[in-house]
Amino acid sequence: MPTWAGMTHVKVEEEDVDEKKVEILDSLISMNLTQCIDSSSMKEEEDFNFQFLEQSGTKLECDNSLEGFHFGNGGGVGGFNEDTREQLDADMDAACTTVLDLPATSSSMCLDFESLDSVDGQETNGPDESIEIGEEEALLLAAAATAADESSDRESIGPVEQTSSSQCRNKGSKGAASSGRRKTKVDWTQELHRRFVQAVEQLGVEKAIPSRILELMGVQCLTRHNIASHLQKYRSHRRHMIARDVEAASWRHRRPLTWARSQQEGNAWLAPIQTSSSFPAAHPYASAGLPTIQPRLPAHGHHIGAHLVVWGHPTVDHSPTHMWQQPPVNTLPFSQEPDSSTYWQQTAPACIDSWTHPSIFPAFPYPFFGAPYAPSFCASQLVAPGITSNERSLMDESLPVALYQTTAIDSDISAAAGAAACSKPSDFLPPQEILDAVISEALANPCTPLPLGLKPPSVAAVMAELFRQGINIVATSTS
DNA sequence: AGGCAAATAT
DNA sequence: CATATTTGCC
Repeated sequence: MPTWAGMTHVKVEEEDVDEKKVEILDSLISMNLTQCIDSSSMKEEEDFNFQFLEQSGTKLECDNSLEGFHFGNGGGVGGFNEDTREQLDADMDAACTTVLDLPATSSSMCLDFESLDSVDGQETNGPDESIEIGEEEALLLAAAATAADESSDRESIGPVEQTSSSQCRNKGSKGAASSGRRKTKVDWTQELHRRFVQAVEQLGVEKAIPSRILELMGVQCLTRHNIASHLQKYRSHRRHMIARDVEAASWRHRRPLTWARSQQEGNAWLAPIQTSSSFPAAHPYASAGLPTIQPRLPAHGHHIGAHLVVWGHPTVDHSPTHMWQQPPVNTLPFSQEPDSSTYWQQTAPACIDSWTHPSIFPAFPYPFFGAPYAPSFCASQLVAPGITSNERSLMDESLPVALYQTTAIDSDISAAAGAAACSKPSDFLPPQEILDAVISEALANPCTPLPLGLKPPSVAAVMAELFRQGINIVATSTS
């Protein structure tokens, strides 16, 4: 049995640092790495320095001395079993609270895959790799250690104390000194999320259920609940995005002239991505926030908007941006690197924030951009630099239309209407899946108010139109 | 179990 | 205050 007595030796001078230690230790436990860690060699590292690279590129230094810390000496073949680990967690919690007076975080039980990313570039994923986890996680350790060595060598130009105290903040659960024993939040790192998405896609978005996902992910530190929760959010987000896609596509369809022009003239701000493969992979996000129907369909045939890449499409998204975030458009003249502080930068305000340049667009004149899911195409258009006045008038002319569709996006009526409103119905018929998604999305948020006093068309009118086009709305009355 | 929504933490 | 994650309920 591993002993946690060593924990009592952890100094508490810098809480942040110590919290990080606890976190690291916890990670190690959760990694079932008993066979990978030589406890004796570990002990020799009296002043082990963990440094983690944060997404921002800043580094987390944990001036560390994990004295007398033992990793399970033969805790069993292949690591701890579930029970043992829980016991360990409990012990650890106890140690933290009673001795160290640290929050009883059995914190971040998840691997910090982010640090792993730097080493394990090409990563082999698959359903059958549950065995590899051990190695992979061993790599994490190595990565942590290596990063520590390297960056302490090359980056410690400035005073070290500076960094260690000021930057060593984690999502520290400070005051919450383990009262209710509420589970510590899972940190859905890029890598974790990537695996999640991969698993989901493997199963098929519709069929993906937590237990299976968990299985495929092969990450032991997660529970079904964790997955379920994340899945819930994933689905919700996906619906939003699909709704946006439909929305934008329908709008695009209304103003083909504008689109055509802008594309001809190479205006990245307006450049649409066509539904099929017509858009060069060179700028997969060149829609400048203009969402699109997935140009290349995944093998599983899910018609997901390309922006769902944001959600970490495993085969595409290698960007450092956070997973929920709209990736930066490299073709944009003024695009800013979005700060990776939050997952959800998808909605309009943030979209504007990260896609436009403050000096050019000091105050955006249209308040409706605060509306949920207000499509960024409006922003792109209205503020697009280098756009001709001719074009602008065209756009202005189209604004009311866009406006309506924009603000009403949350209602099933408007979403469906958006799809139905295409001038040439035969040109744009979203796949049933998308329609379904849009509808269910809308049903989920039926009462979003419409800014600017705009009203949606009557249900009857929309239904009539849909019916005329042969689109059957399956009545999924939830009441 | 799975899905959803309320509760809660950050 | 908004978002992310956990918890609890059906």
